[in-house]
Amino acid sequence: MKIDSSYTPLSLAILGLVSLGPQSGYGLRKTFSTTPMGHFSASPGAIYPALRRLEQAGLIRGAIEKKNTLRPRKTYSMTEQGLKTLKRRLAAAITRHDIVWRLEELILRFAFTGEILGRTRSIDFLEELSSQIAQYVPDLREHVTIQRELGNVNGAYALEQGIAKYEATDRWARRVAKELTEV
Amino acid sequence: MKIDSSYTPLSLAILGLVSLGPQSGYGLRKTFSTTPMGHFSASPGAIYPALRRLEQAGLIRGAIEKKNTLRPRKTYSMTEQGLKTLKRRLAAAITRHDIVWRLEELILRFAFTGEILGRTRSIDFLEELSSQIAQYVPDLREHVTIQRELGNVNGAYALEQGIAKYEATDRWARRVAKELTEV
DNA sequence: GTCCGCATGTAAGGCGTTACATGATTAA
DNA sequence: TTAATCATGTAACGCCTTACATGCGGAC
Repeated sequence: MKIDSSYTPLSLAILGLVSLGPQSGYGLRKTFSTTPMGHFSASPGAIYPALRRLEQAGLIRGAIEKKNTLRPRKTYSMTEQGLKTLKRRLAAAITRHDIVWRLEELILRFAFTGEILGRTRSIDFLEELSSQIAQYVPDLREHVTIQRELGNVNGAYALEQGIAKYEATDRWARRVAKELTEV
Repeated sequence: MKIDSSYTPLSLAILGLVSLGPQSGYGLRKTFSTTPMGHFSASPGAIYPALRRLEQAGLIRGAIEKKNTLRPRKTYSMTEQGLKTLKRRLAAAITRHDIVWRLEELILRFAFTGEILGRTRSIDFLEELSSQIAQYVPDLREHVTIQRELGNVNGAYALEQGIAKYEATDRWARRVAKELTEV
């Protein structure tokens, strides 16, 4: 039972953007190239194939506007299955694997969770994130100790940058959760 | 004049590790899989091809230990050209592109700079990093404002996570630079 | 004498990158 | 009418991922 043929951050970003309203390939490229979301790639060689894959998987549907011209404009919109898939992906539990390897994708998930799943779910997401980070940081500290004992000064410092990053993300998550709760 | 055939973070990590002393492919895999450096991949399907590329580029040299067995052990060590290339890569100026797209590689560069280029250069590196981050953060704040005005609440918050990450890295860089200076 | 860890790889396949190709539209 | 911008793609290539294959060496 294979559901998601392509499960990359880029495909998540595209699904999220299309879910906010119909988008053309060029429109998506513009969004990616003019906002920090371009972090998940802005090149046509990535976006157009991704659109085709998502369409073949039945998650989005492309409608051709001007049939008579040689270069027809294509506008993609969400299918029911696509919305279901997006919701499932946004609501998935946060694993340690996500924390270690896919932090930026988690932030991307949060960015779309507000519109798609609502404020309450956004708050839950942030609390789960904070909790998972709290469980991971001690392990990083372990590695700092190990590297310091090995005399790897810069290596230990480099690991501390990672810790600083996670702690900052933790503080951010708590603050935002609080703000979203109070509003 | 093509010098670096492969310029990936993984190849930098391998060059750095080999520069600290001869390494076997398996030894590298162990290092990658047991330390957070594994962030730059720990799979054999990435490491062995990378070793072959680095050897073909003349940056490392593999010496076979036991010729008589069918599975000979191979130990890689640095060539002069490899050390030169590594030094050049570590000493390269930090660009905005690096800050935006390759922050983790910058941290990796710092981790090896201590052993390869020394403490003074490590401090310079951190100050350059701090300065470049300071120049980038205001641009991110711009995007936060834009997204907030568009009513994209979670999107604006998500961007703030990025800001928090960079600011934490900036504080880390200043602190470490200070500590390295005082010692 | 069998199982597990050491040790070195290969194969198939996927996604992304850079560079290139093509046509329509608008402003000077 | 020419240049820039809108708009949609393709081609070649490279690196990484997952899964698989193979053999040695010591412990039980």
